[in-house]
Amino acid sequence: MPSEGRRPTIVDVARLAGVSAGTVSKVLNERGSLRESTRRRVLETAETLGFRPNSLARGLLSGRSYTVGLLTTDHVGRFSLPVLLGAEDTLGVGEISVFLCDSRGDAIRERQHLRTLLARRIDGLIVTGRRTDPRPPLPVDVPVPVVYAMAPSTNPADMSVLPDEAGGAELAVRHLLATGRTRIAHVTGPQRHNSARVRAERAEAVLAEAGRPMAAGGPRFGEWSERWGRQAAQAVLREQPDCDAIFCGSDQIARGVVEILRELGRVVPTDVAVVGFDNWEVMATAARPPLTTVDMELAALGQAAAERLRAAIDGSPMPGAQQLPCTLVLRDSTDPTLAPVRAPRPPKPPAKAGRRR
Amino acid sequence: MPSEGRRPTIVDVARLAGVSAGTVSKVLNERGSLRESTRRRVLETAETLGFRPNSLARGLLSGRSYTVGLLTTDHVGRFSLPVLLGAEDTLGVGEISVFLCDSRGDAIRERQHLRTLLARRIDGLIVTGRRTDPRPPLPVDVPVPVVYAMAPSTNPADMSVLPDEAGGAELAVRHLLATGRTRIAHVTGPQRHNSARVRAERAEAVLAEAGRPMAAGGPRFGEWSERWGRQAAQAVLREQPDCDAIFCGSDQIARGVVEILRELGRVVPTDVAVVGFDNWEVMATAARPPLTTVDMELAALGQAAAERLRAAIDGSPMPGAQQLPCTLVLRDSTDPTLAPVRAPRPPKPPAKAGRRR
DNA sequence: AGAAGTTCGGCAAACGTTTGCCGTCCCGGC
DNA sequence: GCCGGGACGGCAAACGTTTGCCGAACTTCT
Repeated sequence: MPSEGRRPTIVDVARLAGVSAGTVSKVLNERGSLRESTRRRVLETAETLGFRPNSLARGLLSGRSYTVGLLTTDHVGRFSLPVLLGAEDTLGVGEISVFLCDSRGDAIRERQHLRTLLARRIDGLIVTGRRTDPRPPLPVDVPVPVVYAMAPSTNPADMSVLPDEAGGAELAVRHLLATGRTRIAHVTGPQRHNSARVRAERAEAVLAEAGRPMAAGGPRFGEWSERWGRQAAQAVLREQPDCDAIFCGSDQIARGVVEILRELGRVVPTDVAVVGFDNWEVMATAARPPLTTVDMELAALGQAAAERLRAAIDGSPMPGAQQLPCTLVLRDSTDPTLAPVRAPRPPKPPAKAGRRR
Repeated sequence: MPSEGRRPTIVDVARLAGVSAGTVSKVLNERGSLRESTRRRVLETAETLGFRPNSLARGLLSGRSYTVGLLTTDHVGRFSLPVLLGAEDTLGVGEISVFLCDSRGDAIRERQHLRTLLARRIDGLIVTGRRTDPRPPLPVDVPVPVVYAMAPSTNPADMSVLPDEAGGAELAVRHLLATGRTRIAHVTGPQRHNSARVRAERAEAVLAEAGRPMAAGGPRFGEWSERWGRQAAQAVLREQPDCDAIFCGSDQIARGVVEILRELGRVVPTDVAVVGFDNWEVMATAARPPLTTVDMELAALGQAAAERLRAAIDGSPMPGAQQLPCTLVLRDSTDPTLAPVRAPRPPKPPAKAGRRR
């Protein structure tokens, strides 16, 4: 409900305070030298009028809008959301507002969004996707700094920020080795996904370095689903019954895996340790037992992207890609001291996994 | 990489095309009457220069910025996100850009965001939360239309859009009754949550109307977790072993419930049918069996909010609260024809796969 | 009392558009 | 040949700020 017909302008404040518009501006921006009494009078007047300087006018003059675009090319989801929020959070404290644009993977829509963002004179742009596969740079020549978060640009000169997934995989495998596991299998997502490949490669490399070939004949690629986790767990145990650890490419897969292990009477982690990936809280903590898992620190990723963008806007760009470390979150699925002290249940696998489609 | 030092302005276009700035503006906005040759020349010039009219200047003059704020008071999460995206989607097609502001439940931050949004001369505001508990209206007098989505304002005169959760519960219970269930229990979240109360009340009411008291002695309030689902399922079956359906307040709870049912050898849905709430795809489809569940149609909610906001901006506000219908998504957990044909244990049938589209 | 310096605050241009008004030119009709 | 009218397009104000410059008034010193 608009208090009156029109929002007060700086001129309204000036008139009421008996000064000129320029003076009001100086008071509000703490420029020039003003008498203390004038300053107070103007401030009070502005307050009573509820005056808010018009950012549009300000931006028009300064050439900066103090806004940035957050363009998600794929679809805002579980992975891109924390990145967005981290960025929003970091930028917000600097008085920078954020335009949210979801192109839903549609190139037309992406261009359209880009056009309007540029018309709005954004100071910078963060581009994010839900996967870490490199993406082609934006099709138009963007006259403001751009940071690619999560999904790096294929152009190495562009600024990109992404999680060090390989490092995450290494953390996981080293943890398993350190806790005495020797026959470690790996179940993960589709091989066409960069994430699946990168993590699997590093996992194998670390194992090789430790003189332990990957169990069950190498990585098993499939999908990022619980169903695949269940299916693969059975296959792994069939192929290598003495397998004592399974590193999973996602928490969903890990959940399927522990479910099957449980049904087969293998105690996690005593018999088999399991590590997930993503630290998707709701999944990882609801699993039985809760999952040790790799956290990609996506909020930190968003913050880093925002900070780099701000640096670039302020004139000191740091071109190139930057990888941020993952962390390992320890939970019961790898910690024998936390394991439920429980005998492998009496022979009653309640149900053999019905194969569902 | 800025092509040159400065972005082209309408004056640059005018000079190059040999006309005045006003003329260029008329061409671009299809005002006045211009010779066809002039029109083409101007358009070409604008194109080659890559001219984009400055929205800030335009907004300054017109008094409208063609932007709205999306203020999430609580924290952007699973529930508010689809609402945000639905709104963004709907507004985007109307050339309206969206400022994303997450106040993380901090009132200070909320006020701060509000101040900057108003300074940016947003045309309207959508306020959302992650729960459906009514919230106090915004603390400041906002001079633009406001729509509360998901979490309605306690002021009934404000515009609010929210899901008809009671209707959703009714859908679920009627479905169970229609498929022949008679001893229906209800397991849900904390009683202090509006959602839990509303759904439980309607569920009981519908059952009462059908002459079937709620099984297991009435609704069981707990938390929105799988753990609570597991715990409650055991309690329900202990109290009422012949219970033949459990309506759950969330998909997470439902997952815990089906997990326990499975372990206890009860076949879902043959012995016990289960209905969830939220249609959280990844949860509902990964459960064994996949869950029939209530969908709150959150994206539609966001769209509705956006449409109401737009109507209000255009001068025809529709005050008051509006409830949007939920839908029921059918999956195996209630549909006997889709159930794996498998008896509790004594006889062992062919493990035939239930088929889903 | 006058000079010099300081403090305070007004003036006006500038940012990039849009738009109403007006002038000019051309065409056709008488 | 003159007049009326329509087509075309320029001019300038306006939107709400910010800021450099300048003038007025006051203070202080000699």
